[in-house]
Amino acid sequence: MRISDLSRLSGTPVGTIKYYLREGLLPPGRQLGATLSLYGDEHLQRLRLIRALTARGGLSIAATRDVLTAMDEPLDPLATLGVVHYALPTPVDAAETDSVDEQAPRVDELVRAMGWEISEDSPHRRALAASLMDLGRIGADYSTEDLLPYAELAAAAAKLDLDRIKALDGSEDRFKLAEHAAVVVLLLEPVLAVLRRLAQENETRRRGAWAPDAP
Amino acid sequence: MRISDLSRLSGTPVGTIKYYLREGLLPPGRQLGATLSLYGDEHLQRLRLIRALTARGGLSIAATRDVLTAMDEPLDPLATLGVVHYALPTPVDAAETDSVDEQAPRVDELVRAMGWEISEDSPHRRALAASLMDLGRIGADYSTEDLLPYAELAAAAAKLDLDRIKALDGSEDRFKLAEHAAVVVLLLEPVLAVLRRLAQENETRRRGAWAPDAP
DNA sequence: CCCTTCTGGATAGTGCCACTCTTCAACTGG
DNA sequence: CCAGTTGAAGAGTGGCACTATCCAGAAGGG
Repeated sequence: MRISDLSRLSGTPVGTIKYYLREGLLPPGRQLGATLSLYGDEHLQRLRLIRALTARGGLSIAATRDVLTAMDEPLDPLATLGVVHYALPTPVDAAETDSVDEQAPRVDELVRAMGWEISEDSPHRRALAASLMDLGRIGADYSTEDLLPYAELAAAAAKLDLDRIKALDGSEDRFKLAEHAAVVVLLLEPVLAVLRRLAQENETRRRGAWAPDAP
Repeated sequence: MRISDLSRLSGTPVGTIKYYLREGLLPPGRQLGATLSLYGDEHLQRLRLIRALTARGGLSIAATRDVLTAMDEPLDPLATLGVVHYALPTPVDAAETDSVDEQAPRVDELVRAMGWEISEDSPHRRALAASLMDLGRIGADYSTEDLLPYAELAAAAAKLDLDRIKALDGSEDRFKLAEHAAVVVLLLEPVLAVLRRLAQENETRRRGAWAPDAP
């Protein structure tokens, strides 16, 4: 199919597709002449993934490119998961590095209490430290004991995630698998967030207070 | 304290504080003259909350204002939770309203299966429908049975959330409580996301594959 | 008293990002 | 033959979150 078909089928403007091509998010089509390139289903698929990652997942174009590049490495899906993790943006302001580092012992303590094996320089350590610092600053401290039950839930979720990836293993081609691994990390996140909000609404109703209508 | 002290103690540039004042995120100080206003600890506290919500929670200035306004309503903390929920941005492109609505039955099914009481026009319904639509489009369908275990985890998390809010009830003043309610919804979200990623890293290592170093 | 510094208020400008538009020559399909 | 499409490249746009500048009126130290 040509670029106009790609545009029609995906609902993405032609200009935007050209932009993604220029930015290297979308691989070029099979060029048949100076003014004709043909694209396949994989381009359509990739385009939909890009839209989902940016619009729903909230990733920047640069982060999306990193993730897609990681996905295209011919690794097994679990390794792809790792690469995707490291490609994720975890914005920690350089100015507050010091105060973030002060929280490192608390992260260590939690990781140890959970018996987790986490790389010493995992970006998630710093991300967690940054969030804990924020909470402390506004006077909403969470102790390790407070966090442990949440960590248990996270561990259960991670087991579900990996079981899902494993269940798909072998049944499909490598790229679809890598894609699923990335999807499980990135696109399931907003799903879990909204499930938690729904559960909060339900739980609040059940406990007898809620403001049903927004102003 | 004066604006310069506020700036020094919070690490926020004076210009930015003025901007927040203009935008109504921060209430004005006690004005003692044409060129002198004094601010209190509550301003410092509020300022830190604004920074946490925007920098870590990823809220826009407008969304932050909505949340802060909701917090300032003299409601009980659970009701505040509701107002905060409705003030949250759940960006669903107007162009794709139709295809999102197609997912509504699946959301209904999940809500029913969980036995949740959710308002018919809760914004979270649409948010979940949008995410499910995205997943379907890229060929990563999640059935209700796939989602149920995640919903159970979300329910458990919500119970922890509300227990926390309840535990603080009565012990502090109303504004601090409302603040905690909002914090529990918004600032714990990135914490849970990163806990899940840590758990994924651990689980992946445990199962024998990981790419330890990013390129 | 003078002179630097700070204040609130207002307006304009900046940098970044994700597109979006324009232009162009080459080519396609009818 | 010719309206329409294409790739390539560069410029332009709009939104957002600041950031800078300017101003007149204090404030405070020397």
